[in-house]
Amino acid sequence: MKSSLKSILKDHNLRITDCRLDVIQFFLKERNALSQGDLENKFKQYDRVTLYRTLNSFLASGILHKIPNENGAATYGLCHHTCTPQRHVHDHIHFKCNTCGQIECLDDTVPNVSVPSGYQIEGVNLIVDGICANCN
Amino acid sequence: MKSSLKSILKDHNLRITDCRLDVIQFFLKERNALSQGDLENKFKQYDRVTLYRTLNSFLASGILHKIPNENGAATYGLCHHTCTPQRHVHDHIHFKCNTCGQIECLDDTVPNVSVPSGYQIEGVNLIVDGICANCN
DNA sequence: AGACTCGTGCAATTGAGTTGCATTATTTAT
DNA sequence: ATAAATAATGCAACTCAATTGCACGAGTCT
Repeated sequence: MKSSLKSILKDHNLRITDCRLDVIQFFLKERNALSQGDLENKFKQYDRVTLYRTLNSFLASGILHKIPNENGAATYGLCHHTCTPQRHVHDHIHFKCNTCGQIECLDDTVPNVSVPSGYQIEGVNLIVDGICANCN
Repeated sequence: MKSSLKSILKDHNLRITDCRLDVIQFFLKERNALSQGDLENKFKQYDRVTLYRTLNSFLASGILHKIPNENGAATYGLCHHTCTPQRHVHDHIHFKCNTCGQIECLDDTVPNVSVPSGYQIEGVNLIVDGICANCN
């Protein structure tokens, strides 16, 4: 269990530290997207800045992706597929519940998108809001 | 021209003030989404807080919509269709250019989205990033 | 015109995001 | 196993967007 966490870090050329192991494990355990504030509440033993930099290093190495939102703190979700610093593939749908506020990464993939000629697509983010299965 | 601006405000039960007229006109003139900072730069004569509350009142009355983004200041776009405080219909695509940073509201509509059973959709936001027609 | 309601400006606060630097821990090579 | 190299951590401090309270001024209704 712990060793699989470590291999995630090793595979992404990141040093193995307590903070990083705890954060990855927390993301694996939770189904929902998490904000830096969530991590601060969960892990009082780590400094805000350490968690901030942990999230950033996970973003850069493609372990996490950042989910666009309208207000409040940024939220992060585990990448379902293999992401590299060069290429992020986020073809799953983000669902934001208007009741409980949680943001989930659904397994459903985003449909094909067409943009006018002259526009070149590099990434697509689909955020659906409504009522989640728990609150319904 | 000016009277059509006023009717927009009247239709949404908002009082007619210089600041609101200027802001609406600016949004109508610009094709891109705008941030509060953009308005502050354009309209030095109005206080930051006034512009902040102007944006908020426009949001509440359905004149503008807020565009989810990953970082930086929130951006706002004119609602293409008739939006009310109760129901916002944002079925157009937002395109964020990774070169110039501008966010546009495209006319293209978002494709149908499917979510797992138990989930109820209230709104959909599709943000595509890449290179815009100007930068391509 | 007068009363009422709402918008505005100023001052101040919060909170997320970010950086520099000294210290500590992890890794690599000996 | 240990030392050198390199990276992570904690602390302090800072920036900036977002937000609130309050007094004042402008818009609206009869």
